[in-house]
Amino acid sequence: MVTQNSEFPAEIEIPDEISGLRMTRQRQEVYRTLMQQRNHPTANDVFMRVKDRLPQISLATVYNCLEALVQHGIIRQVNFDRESSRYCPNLSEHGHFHDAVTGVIHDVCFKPGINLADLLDLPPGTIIDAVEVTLRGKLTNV
Amino acid sequence: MVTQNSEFPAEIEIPDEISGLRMTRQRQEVYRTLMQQRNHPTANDVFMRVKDRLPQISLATVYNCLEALVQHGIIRQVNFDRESSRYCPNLSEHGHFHDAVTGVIHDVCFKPGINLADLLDLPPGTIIDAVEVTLRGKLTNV
DNA sequence: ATTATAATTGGAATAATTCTTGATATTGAT
DNA sequence: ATCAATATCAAGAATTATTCCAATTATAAT
Repeated sequence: MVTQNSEFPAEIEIPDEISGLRMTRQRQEVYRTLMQQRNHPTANDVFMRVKDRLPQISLATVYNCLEALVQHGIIRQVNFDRESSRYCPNLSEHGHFHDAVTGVIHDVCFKPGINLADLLDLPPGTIIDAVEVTLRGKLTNV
Repeated sequence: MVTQNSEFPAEIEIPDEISGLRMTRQRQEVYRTLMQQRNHPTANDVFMRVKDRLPQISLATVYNCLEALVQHGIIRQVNFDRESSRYCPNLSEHGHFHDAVTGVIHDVCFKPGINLADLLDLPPGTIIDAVEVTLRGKLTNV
């Protein structure tokens, strides 16, 4: 079943370079996929989808592209337990809620003015570079 | 280099059964190791250590034991990115701070009265079963 | 004691990811 | 434009943590 992704309007324009990373055709397509399909796809999900536009791309290249994008802070890598990594272009500080029933992953924002590090009993001298918040549960239909 | 672990006083007594799980010799030793060595060891770390007391134990058994203990809520499994799982007998609600310089993992508690779920913008009807907080950074010597 | 059930072992299998190597493409200097 | 240097890509092999499997051993229940 090949989805032609008609739910998204036009093409997303992607510049030749983002934060110092040369945006090759492959990287553009990988990035475009993440921007269009906001449901935290795995590397393999991205691979299958990008193949529609670049039939000759390899899974290794998708991994390379994703890594390059992550390294340059253009996308985020998200891990749940030991499952396959997932990728997400939402750079605002947020956590992830994993619905155990549907498997869907929802972005979750902090309420305004909340700074997680302030709420933790950290040893003195701790410098925090990255924070990860993961929730697991279910979504009842209110 | 075989450590005889003299930094811990006497033997820890472990009952025959914990929360309905039969504590076999192997499970006892795996659990004892976690109680004594509080630095979030991997399955392989546990394996190497338990071998001192049960030379015939297999890595598969260590995995089985760890899984059984996790399933019965006796220990917790902790994951950092896609690294090997780590295990920890601290059942109180806490997060983990990963010191990127030393590699050491520190347990981090919430300040009293803090409930993470209250600070997040959750969709209505969300039921949270588990929360995971991971921090990455470094510890400056104040 | 005998049978049924659960746990352990060692090795094979799996799956996600990384590595390697050679081919292609791109950039920068001439 | 040409050439060299560098970066990227592709395909498949390799790696690694973990799980599975089948045979054996231990424990519990009758």
